[in-house]
Amino acid sequence: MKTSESRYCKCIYFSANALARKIEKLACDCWKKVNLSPSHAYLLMVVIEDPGVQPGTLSDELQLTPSTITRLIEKLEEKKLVIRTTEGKVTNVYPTPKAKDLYPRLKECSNNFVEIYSGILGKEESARLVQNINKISDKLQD
Amino acid sequence: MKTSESRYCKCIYFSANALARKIEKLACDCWKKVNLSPSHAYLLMVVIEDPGVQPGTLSDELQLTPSTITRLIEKLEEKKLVIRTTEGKVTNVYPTPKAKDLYPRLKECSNNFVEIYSGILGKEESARLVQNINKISDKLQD
DNA sequence: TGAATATATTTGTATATACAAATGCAGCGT
DNA sequence: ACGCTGCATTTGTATATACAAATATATTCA
Repeated sequence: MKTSESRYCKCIYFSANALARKIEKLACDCWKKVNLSPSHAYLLMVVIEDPGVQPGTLSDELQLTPSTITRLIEKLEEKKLVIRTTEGKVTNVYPTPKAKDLYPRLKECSNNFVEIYSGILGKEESARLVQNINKISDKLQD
Repeated sequence: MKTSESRYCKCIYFSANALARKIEKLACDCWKKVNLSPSHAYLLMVVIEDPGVQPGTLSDELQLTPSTITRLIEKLEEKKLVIRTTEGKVTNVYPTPKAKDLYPRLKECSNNFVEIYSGILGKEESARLVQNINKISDKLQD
């Protein structure tokens, strides 16, 4: 059944979740090449671009709670892709050389993902939708 | 930080997830009155409206995997809101009297939720967004 | 008829995420 | 200097969801 055929298709709860799940699936396929989930991959890209970035900033930037950020970092640490140094109350997260080497491939996955979905949805249409989604998201700021 | 200020705000993966999480939160607050999560509540409403509905249909209608549907039903069964009968390979799910009594309040929560978000987003704007989201969702049909 | 295949559902297990409480440190006011 | 308050992070725990395998039934066709 198509999303738009469900009896709840007019409810944003239903629609937003259905879309997120489908996008998640698509994204997972794209990032399988580097053996990372999309959220790990995005976090890692920020860490590579801003070495020493703090969990709080990551939480802000990725719109995930601090505890989720901790969990994501833990896993990347296990994979030897980042290291954490804690001094006083602040923690800094740095990419390892292994992560830096991976960067081009991460970018490739990310570009690939954009190509795939804008291929399916149309470049303009998807850009417009994303803008609208963000506008709404901003209004729902807690 | 606003969603639209994140470095990834142009990526639909990021945007769709951020929106879904915010909407989820809003919805949870609305359904707290009946002590159900939104997905349990929506499933229950379908069961009340279509007594005897099968898990496969629920999966279709709610765009959730069969295993997720099983898990949702289990919880509603624990709460004595539905009962399951299995004959051969098909299972039928029925609402209990307790669930039927609850129906008006479920509807109330659901209306309340719509009011809240269309109050925040504007009635027309939110309706349009939902339509667009569904259109995209349909195109991403597996 | 009986084996192969297909369908509906459940179960085992894994993942992402969040909330609330705990921890550990920093800075402030007296 | 000391205790209070607040901030950044982590930890314990819970929830929603999914995938893959298992189960149990149904259908088909040789």
